[in-house]
Amino acid sequence: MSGEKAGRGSDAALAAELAVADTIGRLMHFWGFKRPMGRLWTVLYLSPVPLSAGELGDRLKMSAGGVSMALNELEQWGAVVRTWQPGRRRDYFQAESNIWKMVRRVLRDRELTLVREFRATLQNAEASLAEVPATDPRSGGDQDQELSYKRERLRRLAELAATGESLLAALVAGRAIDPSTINDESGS
Amino acid sequence: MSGEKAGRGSDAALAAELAVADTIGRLMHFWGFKRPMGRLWTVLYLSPVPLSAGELGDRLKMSAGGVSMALNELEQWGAVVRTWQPGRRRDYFQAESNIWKMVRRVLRDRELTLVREFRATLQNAEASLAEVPATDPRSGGDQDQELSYKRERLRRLAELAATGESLLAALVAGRAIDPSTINDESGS
DNA sequence: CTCGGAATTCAAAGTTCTTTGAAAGTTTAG
DNA sequence: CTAAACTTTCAAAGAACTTTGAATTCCGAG
Repeated sequence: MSGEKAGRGSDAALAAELAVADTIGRLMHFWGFKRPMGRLWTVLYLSPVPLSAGELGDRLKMSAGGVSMALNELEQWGAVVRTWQPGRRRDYFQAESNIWKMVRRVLRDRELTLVREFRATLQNAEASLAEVPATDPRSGGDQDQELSYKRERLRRLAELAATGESLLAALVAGRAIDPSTINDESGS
Repeated sequence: MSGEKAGRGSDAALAAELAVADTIGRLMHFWGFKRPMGRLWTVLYLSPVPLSAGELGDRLKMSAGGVSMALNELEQWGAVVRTWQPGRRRDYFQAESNIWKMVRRVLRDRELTLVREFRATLQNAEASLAEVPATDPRSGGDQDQELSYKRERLRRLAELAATGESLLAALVAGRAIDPSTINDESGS
């Protein structure tokens, strides 16, 4: 039952490790990454020595292809480092262990981008609404009222997005953030 | 092309509105909700008057069933309010417009729960590892070293999770948070 | 070079998540 | 009560996403 290739540790310990890997996998997945990335990172994080793709695939019951793809993506995010022992033929991997550093990177390279794209969409929309002529024939001015309402709402969304971007930027820069500066609400 | 049931606004304005709805739909989806929820909420948020399920389905090209399910979920999160005008038979919906309030609610009811579950998993794992006997026959003490390494790492994850929970709780309570209090890293 | 182990790629299979639409359930005006 | 007007439910179809594994490429030792 033990004595397998890289099958160290007691069964209970092994199972516990996998449970943690799965939980972190779910967490990562929830955060927009692929589940296997979280599982791989966890096994590496818990291992005192670098592991090869083969060992990782064995422990996590993943195909070689899956391991390769996930490790590459982890590497791109700086969550894993590829090393290799001269002489040995295969690559070895280690987990980046500064988690906050990784989080910041994701906030910077992914979330911040998302918010910026959102702001761009809002600006387009504001521009479109600004171009709408004004007062239609004798429809009662309802149109105008509706339009200005929408403009106001878009402005508000834009404000909020701008605030969100600053908050994110602050986090990325390691500065403190104060949610009480969020100026929301208006008059539903 | 205009003059349809509830088809107000210029084409360009209409298109802009849908674009915003789609973008917010994507954002919401990225944040773990269903895309249609974001789309519906947006249309409601931009509408000066409450809308019925039918009108929403028309504007967003969604089936009645889809509209109903998504609206119910939005209602459960407090993102939308159901009203109804006496006399009129159908339900009308309005968007909650205090966005930060909604965000806080999600942080409280969903993310905080996730973090707590994560902490529980970690505690289980720590317990499992604690029960592992110690020093196997003459395997050189490598086992022990590996075990204590894993224990240390789990402890670190647990610390981080605890920090995360406090930060989330602070946000929920509207207090400021300072990421520099995150004590991460160790010695890869 | 050449060989062989290892990594990568990617189409296809598999799985999960979404959306639909028809049937069943509710509600209220009459 | 009844019927019309909605809403909800849910099985099934469809779409999106994941995972596999075989073929290919890469790389280093000899």
